[in-house]
Amino acid sequence: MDPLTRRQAEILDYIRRQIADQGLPPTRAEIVAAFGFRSLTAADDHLRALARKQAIELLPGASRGIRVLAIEAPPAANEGVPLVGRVAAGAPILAEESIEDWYTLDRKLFSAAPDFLLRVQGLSMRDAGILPGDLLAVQRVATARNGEIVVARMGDEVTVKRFERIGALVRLLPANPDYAPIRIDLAQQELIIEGRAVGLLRSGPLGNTPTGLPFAA
Amino acid sequence: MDPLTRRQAEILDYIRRQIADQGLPPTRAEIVAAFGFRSLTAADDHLRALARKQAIELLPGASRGIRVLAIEAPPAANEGVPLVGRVAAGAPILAEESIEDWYTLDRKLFSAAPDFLLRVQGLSMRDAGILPGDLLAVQRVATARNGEIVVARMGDEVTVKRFERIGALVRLLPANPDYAPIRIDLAQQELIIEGRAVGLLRSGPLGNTPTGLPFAA
DNA sequence: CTCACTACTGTACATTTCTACAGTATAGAA
DNA sequence: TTCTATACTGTAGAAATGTACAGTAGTGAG
Repeated sequence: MDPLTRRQAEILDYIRRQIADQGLPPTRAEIVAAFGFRSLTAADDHLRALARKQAIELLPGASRGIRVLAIEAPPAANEGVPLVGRVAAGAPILAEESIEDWYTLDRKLFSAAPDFLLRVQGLSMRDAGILPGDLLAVQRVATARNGEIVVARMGDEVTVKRFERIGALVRLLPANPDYAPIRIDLAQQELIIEGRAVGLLRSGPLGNTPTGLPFAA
Repeated sequence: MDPLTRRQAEILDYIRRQIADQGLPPTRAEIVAAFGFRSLTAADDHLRALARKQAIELLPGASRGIRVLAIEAPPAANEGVPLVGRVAAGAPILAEESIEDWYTLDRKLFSAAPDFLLRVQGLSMRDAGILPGDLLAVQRVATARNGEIVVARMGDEVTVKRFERIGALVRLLPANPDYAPIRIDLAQQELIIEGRAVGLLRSGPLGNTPTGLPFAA
């Protein structure tokens, strides 16, 4: 989307507010009234500019035929946290296409405000009580401290492990004896810390062990 | 809201779909086209009926001036859920003095709406990924099905276990070999099911094993 | 300088849209 | 039975709305 001018952004914002408040996009006349213009064409010009810049779509002939296309990250006011499902290879972890849903979470729930939720895959953190299908609440941090459970990325793979660093040697420790620790020499390999775990959410009826919960008994 | 006729419900549904799909409420003419009417008044009559029954609001003079009022499942109606800490002996589980806090939870998070949160104590459900300090989201139900994880009460003690019933014999199974199953003969002992687990919340920085998380490694 | 874009005023007109009025037919309640 | 509500057809007019055309001014790029 081309950058909007200040005035165009104001118009777009007004359109958004109208849709949210009134349930209807505005007419040209309503825009004129709201901004104190004295000519319908002023409003129409702005709409055409916004349409040309792909911020809105104009439906020819239809009254109030304005469709807002530009979406900023969190759906308005909704202080939501995105749920990241499968992370696409090569894409940033918060790429729009990997966001499955948005959740509103009570801030009191977590010690630190999470930036996103990640759906856990695999059993490697089983003994830390982190099971497949769980939603891990993750706070974006660039560096981790020893002992923290982190979301790390090596190449295209995103993994959840306990972080341990001694000098330039990082070990990503699973919490399951069936899995082997991952060793990374920072001098040779790149390791991106996507964030650290600050909470966990598990949904659905517990207890039916559909994912094959491990019972030691 | 007065009950809608079948036809009125169809019209209302069409209006909803138009708003969702097109971003705009329909005009009378569009309703006429969608339903194959041959007169504008047919659409207008339906709108007036819907407005009279409080299903929609009509904005006089405004094109597409239809506002849908009837809301079925309140989309993100976050109701508060109490957190139950230590349950007082003899008191009902939701007694005011045992409620530590209230949390607003996104309804989408859980398959069934939880009625309260219970702070987990002890390691007896460790291998089901339920650890001390976790908040168990519980739906109040009087009866449980085999395999479900339930909150049960025997006398003054509240416990979280997997439920299994064969005839009059109930077994409350821990998920930890260090703990023994509890056997109850319903003919002799009373067992109160306080609810079933529908989700889990874990807060605080994970990984520092402050609660002595069990590592099999 | 010219050119393209922004940001407006002002006028005009065709279409879209709402709304009122006059009917027809059916069904259930009082 | 009468009354009221539903569910439509058909017509007409007024108001709301979109859209085209003709301008004025300012700004920044080339």
